[in-house]
Amino acid sequence: MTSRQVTLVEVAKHAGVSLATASRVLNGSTRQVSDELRERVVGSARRLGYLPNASAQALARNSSVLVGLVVHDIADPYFSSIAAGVTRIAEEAGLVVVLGTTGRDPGREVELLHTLRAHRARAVVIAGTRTTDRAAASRLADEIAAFTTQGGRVAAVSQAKLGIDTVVPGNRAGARALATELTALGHRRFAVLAGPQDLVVARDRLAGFRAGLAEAGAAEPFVVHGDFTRDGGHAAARELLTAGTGATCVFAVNDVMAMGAMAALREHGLRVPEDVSIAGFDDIPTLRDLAPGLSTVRLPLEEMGERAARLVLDDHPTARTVRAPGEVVLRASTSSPSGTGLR
Amino acid sequence: MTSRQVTLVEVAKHAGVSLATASRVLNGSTRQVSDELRERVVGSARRLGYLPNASAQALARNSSVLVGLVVHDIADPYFSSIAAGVTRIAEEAGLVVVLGTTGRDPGREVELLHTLRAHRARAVVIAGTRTTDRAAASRLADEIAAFTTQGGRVAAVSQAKLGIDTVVPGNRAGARALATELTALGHRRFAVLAGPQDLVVARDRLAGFRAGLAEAGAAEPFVVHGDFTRDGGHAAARELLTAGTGATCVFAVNDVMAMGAMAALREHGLRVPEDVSIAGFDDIPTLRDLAPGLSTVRLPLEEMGERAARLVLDDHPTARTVRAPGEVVLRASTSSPSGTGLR
DNA sequence: GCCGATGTGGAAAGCGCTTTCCACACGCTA
DNA sequence: TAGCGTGTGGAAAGCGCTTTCCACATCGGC
Repeated sequence: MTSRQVTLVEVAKHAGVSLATASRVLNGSTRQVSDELRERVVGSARRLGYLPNASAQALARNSSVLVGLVVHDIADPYFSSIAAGVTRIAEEAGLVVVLGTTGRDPGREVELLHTLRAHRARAVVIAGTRTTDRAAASRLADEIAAFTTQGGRVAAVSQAKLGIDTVVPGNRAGARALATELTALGHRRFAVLAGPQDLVVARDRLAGFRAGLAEAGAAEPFVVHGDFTRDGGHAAARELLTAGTGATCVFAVNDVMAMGAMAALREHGLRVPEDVSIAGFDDIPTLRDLAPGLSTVRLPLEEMGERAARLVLDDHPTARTVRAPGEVVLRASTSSPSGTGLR
Repeated sequence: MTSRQVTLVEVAKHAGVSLATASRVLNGSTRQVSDELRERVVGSARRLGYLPNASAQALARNSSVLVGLVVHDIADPYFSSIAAGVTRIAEEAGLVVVLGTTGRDPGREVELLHTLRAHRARAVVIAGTRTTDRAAASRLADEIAAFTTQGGRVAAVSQAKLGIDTVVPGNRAGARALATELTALGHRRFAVLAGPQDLVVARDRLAGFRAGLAEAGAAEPFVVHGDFTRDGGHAAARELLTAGTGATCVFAVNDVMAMGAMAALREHGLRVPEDVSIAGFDDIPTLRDLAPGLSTVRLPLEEMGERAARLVLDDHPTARTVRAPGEVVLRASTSSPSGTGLR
C-alpha cells in the first residue's frame, strides 16, 4: 500500500539534469541556474509530484526546521495562550512547532529537551514554571547547555535561568501593584491562595503581594498553599473558610485558582464582592466576561509567547531578557470591604 | 561554538566493535548481541554522551517518530482540550507531537499536511472543523490520500471524511437533546447564535437544535450567523437585541460564543436567566464555575483527543468511526421563561 | 589573440544511521 | 567425519539529500 516516494534523482533524470542542479533549483542555493534548466526542473518536479524528504534535508544540512515548545499542560489557558503566540511566530518563519507537555514533572522537561536535541531542533521555548528543586534544575541546565553547544537556541518564559534568553513576566511587581490597589480600596486583612511552595512563579507573586501589603501597612496575609489549578483554588478556599481568618479580600495567585475559590465561596453562601473580595492573576482571555468581572493582573500571554519565539529565532550574540509587565485590572469582584470578612 | 556531535561510529570505535553491532545494541534490533559486547557499547555510549541523530534514523528507517496535530487555534479552549488528549496518548507511545495551526484557513490545512508528509510523520490528527468549500475539501482529500499512500495514518475529529478514521462528536444529537430539554422548561421562542454558515460543526448543531424544536412543536428559531468566537457571540447577540425577536431562550452553538452573548445581554441590562435564558455547547472546563452556571452540551474533549490519537496509532486495517456523544447539562443560565423575551 | 575572472553544470563525497549480506564458529545429527 | 542449522560479528550498500570540487565555457581587457 505504501507507494514509493518521488526522489530528487528521479526529478533530475526526468528533467535531464544532474542531481546537483535539481537540488540547486528546488531548494534555496546561492548558486545560479540558467532559466532554461530551472524551468525544466520545476516542471518535472511539479509533474512528478516531488516532495523533498525533510529528514534527508535535515541530515545533509545538519539542522532541522523544528522548534520545540515545552509547556506543563496545553489545556491550561495560560499555556495555550503562550503557545498560540509561539506558534504564530514560528509558523510565520516557516518553521514547525513541536509540542511537548511535562505535566509539571521536571524530569520530563529534561527528557523533552533531550528528544528535541536528537531531532536537531533549531530552537526551544520552555514555558514551564521553574521549580526550586536543585537537582532537577541542574539537570535541566546541563541539557540546555548541551542544546546550545549543539547550535540550538533556548528561551524560557518566566524562568530566570542564567545565560539564556528569557521573557520575564512582572509577577512580583504586578502582585505588588495589585496589593497597593486593594489596600487603597480599604482592605486590611488579606488571605492568599498561594499555589505550590516550590513553584517560583507562585512564590514571586506571593512575595510581591506581601511587599505591597507591607508598604501599605496592612497586616501579614493568611497564606494557604495548594495546587496551581482550579481544584487547588477550590480546596485552598475551603481550607480558608474553616480557618476563620477575618480576611475581607482573597488573592489567588492565578485566575483558574480564583475561579475555583469563587465556586467554593459561593457554595458556602458567600457573595462576591459583598461578603468578600477576590482577585486573581493572568487575566485569562476566556474569563474576561465573568460576572462579577474578576479583578486580576493582566499578563500579555500571547505576546509573551511571541516575544519568546522571536528571541529564539532571530539570532543575537548574547542572551537577552525581555520584560512583560503585568497591569492591574480592577473589576467587580473587588470592592471596598463592607462585612466582617471570612469568619 | 557548535561542537561536533558524538556519532555512532565513534561509539563503535570506542567500544571496539563494528558500526552494525553498535547500532544493534543501541536501537531496537531483532538481532542478538552477546552480553559482553552489549555492555561495552552501552558503556561507551554513556561515557561519550551519545545521542542518536533522529533525522538520520528517520532517513534510514524511512519513518519518523512524529505525529501531527492540526487545529484552528490552540488558544481556543475547545482545541487546547483536544490537544491535551492527543498529546497525552502520543507521548505515552514515545512519539513527538507536531502542532500546526490553521487560523481557520482551509488552505493552511493542506499546507500543514504537506509539511507533515515531507517529514514522514507517522500519523496526523486533524481537529479542524470542516468547511463546506468544495474546492478546499477536495484539495484536502488529495493531500490526505497522498499521506496515507505514503504509509501514514490520518484521523479527524468531527470531520466526517470518507475513508479515514474519525471521532464524531454528537453535535446534532446533542443539540437536539438540548432543544428538547429547553422546550420542556417551557420555552417556545428561541434564537440561535449559529456561527459561520460554512462550518459543518456549526451547521450540525443548528440543524440538530432545529430538529429538536420541531419535534417539540416550538416555532422556527431566529438565527443569527457570525464568528465562532467570543466576539462573534457578542456581536450576534447585539444583532439579536436590535431585532426584537421575543425569544425567551438563546442557544449559542458553542460556549465561548455564549460567553460573549452573555456579556452583550448584560451590557444591555438584561439578566440571565430572569430576562432571558442562554445555553451553549462544549462545556469548556474553564467555564464550569461560571455564575450563573452555563447550560450546555458536554463533549468529552480531552477524551476525544485521546481517542483520535489511539485511532491513528494502533493500526487497524479499515477506517473506523468513534462516536463521542454529547450530554446535556442544565445549569442556572436556563430557567422557565418568565418575562416577555427579547424585545 | 592571450589570460584571468566569472558563470554554470556535473561527479562524487559525505551527513549518520539501518539492514542486508556474508563469514565464521559452534554444536548437532547421521 | 561430513554436513547442516544456528547464533553472532562485520563489511558495505543504501536512505535522499547538500555541497564541495572540478571542468568547461564565455567574456572582457589589454
